[in-house]
Amino acid sequence: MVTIYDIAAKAGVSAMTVSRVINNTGKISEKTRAKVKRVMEEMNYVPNQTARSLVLQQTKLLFLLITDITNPFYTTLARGAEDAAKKHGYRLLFGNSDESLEKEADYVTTILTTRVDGVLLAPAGDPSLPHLESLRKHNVPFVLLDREVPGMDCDIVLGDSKEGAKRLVEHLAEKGHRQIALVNGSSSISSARLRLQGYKEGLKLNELPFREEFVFETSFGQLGDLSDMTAWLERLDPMPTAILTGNNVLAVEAMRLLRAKGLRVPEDISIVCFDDLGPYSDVDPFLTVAAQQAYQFGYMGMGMLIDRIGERDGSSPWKKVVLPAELLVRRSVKDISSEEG
Amino acid sequence: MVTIYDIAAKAGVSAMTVSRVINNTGKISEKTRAKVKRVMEEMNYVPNQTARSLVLQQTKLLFLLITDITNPFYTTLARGAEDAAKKHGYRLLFGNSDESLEKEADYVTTILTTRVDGVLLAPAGDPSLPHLESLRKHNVPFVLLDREVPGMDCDIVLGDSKEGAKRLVEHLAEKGHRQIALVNGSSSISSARLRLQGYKEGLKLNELPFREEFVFETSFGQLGDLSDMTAWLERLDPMPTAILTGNNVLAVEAMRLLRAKGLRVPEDISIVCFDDLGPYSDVDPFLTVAAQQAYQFGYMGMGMLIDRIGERDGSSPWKKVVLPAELLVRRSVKDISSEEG
DNA sequence: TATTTTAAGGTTATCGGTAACATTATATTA
DNA sequence: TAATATAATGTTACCGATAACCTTAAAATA
Repeated sequence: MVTIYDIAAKAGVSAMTVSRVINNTGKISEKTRAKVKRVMEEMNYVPNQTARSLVLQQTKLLFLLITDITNPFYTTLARGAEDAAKKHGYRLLFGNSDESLEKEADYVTTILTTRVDGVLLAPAGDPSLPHLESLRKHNVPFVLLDREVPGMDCDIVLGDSKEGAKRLVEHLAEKGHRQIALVNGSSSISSARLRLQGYKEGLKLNELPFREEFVFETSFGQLGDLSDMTAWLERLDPMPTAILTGNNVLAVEAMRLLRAKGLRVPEDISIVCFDDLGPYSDVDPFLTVAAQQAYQFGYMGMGMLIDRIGERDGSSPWKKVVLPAELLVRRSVKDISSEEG
Repeated sequence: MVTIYDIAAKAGVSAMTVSRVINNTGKISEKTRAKVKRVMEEMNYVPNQTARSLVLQQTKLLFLLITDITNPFYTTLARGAEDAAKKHGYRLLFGNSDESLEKEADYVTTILTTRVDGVLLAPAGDPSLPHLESLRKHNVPFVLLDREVPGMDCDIVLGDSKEGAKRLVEHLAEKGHRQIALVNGSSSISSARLRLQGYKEGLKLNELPFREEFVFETSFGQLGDLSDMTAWLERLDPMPTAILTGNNVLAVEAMRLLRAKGLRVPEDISIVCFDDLGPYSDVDPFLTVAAQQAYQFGYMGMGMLIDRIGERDGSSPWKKVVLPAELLVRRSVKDISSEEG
């Protein structure tokens, strides 16, 4: 592969002169500059960022780590992050942790070794703490997305999970539902905990009892095997008339399960969830959801990250942004208020 | 930042010994190994992959460049690529070119300077040729996805676009549709050209005339502004009874447009498209599609890439895989065969 | 016992750049 | 004219790791 030394030799100058031409630093005569540039073109020279990073200890690369690349919430978020990064002249790399701590750890290693200038990430959960501490220890600026990690003070963009879940429950209650189940993500994830809390508050507000067995906890990611959830649902007595799921992926999984059991939505059972389905809700607006401003998560988070990177030394106080969720009423809830008492 | 020299000094050995412990090479006494490991733990040592890459001339990083990160076809593909990469001990970085040549060029630069070991990419279109030539020139192995680029011989994974489009048209014809419009991606993209061809063949097979004005060409990506497409649709006389779109995104855009015009699907107009909507089709199976094996695109493509990287020198012939598309009949097509002749 | 192996570890050069500090001419100023 | 500034370029050291070669002491063999 062509190096500055090859260029230097062919152009009859020193490597340092080539470096100066590349970086537009120092004083170079127009003649020399032209010659060096010509030789670089001729030889198809591409700077070796690896070598450069090693000596400069920085890149102009930013990293976005999300937990589910097939989830429209995160891909829309990614678009926002990308747009903001581009606006500030940064390049963006993506990683997908798949809600897995191990994969997250791998990416943290990649992040540290790739020497990116900053990281925007949705942590897998509370146990991500050591990963964040590692970033902090190595002076890699980062901004958290969607999930708080107890024990870590940092910049963060959150959705209003509690309020959103509460509103969904209230909506169901208004439609006459009194047996409302919750399918939620892992309680090691702050947003899942808040959604559970919002669910409880929503019940209380409508004088509905909270029942432990009506809550099913699983992963926010793709499930594959639905047998646990099926078993849970079959255990319930009475059957819920409505299910609230902690995110869009779980709504999809729940629908799949219900279909497999021959239950129709919303005729036999209603369903609502957190997070919209992205542009695909437009195809057939079916699912009633608490939609989050996914694009804004990415756009604002990236802005905060770049601000933080720009800071010379004095660290301004940590910023925390909470974005509200919007209730979008569609067709997945049946009004049963007239059916009984 | 802690380096092997810091570790070496504290452990009272040479840097080389530390390196040997890290990489499990050479002969090291158990005692020394234990001591070095302990010091590494104590000092929170993280190997500097940048330095390592520089000397080893390889990064163990692969790159996946897709054209639309919000498109479930590509995100599902990404999952497949990720799984295959992981299986072979590679790390994967993602980029999103957004169907834009400029962004693609940026990523090619990033790819070259980051010295990744190989690239899996869906090119933005025929004009991507120089980008591919650049990769080829710098000996970066790559595998193309979904789209051929005339003038470039290389490994590639394709869908059977022509056959898929033909089948969709035939399906519409079977349901009595005789006025079938096509909303397609740019003709500078090979898959769009093949889908147009399949559309024509489907028409011919059913003795339907091909009419230039029934084809609307736009971008495969998110449109935002629908005015051009609206104007096109309003010009048509007679109105089509069905629309075939070249991909899922365009189907969503078309649905959005139709809804804005107060047209119901499928009551007033039918719609079918290439590519499924990912897991979200399960929520409410609505759109009839020619589904591609998105996961396989990524998984097989990545396998081919890693094989190619593994090749010492002798280059085996270029491989071309064509994956069939499957017709999934759902509810977005109305049967109008009884309505007239 | 003398010689050869081997285990365990150290030294040096290098990957491709760039910062910091020379080194030249030539131009400017005293 | 001598002294000083400046433009243009070169030299050297280093970023953090590893390959290739070298050294030493203990173990195995002749």
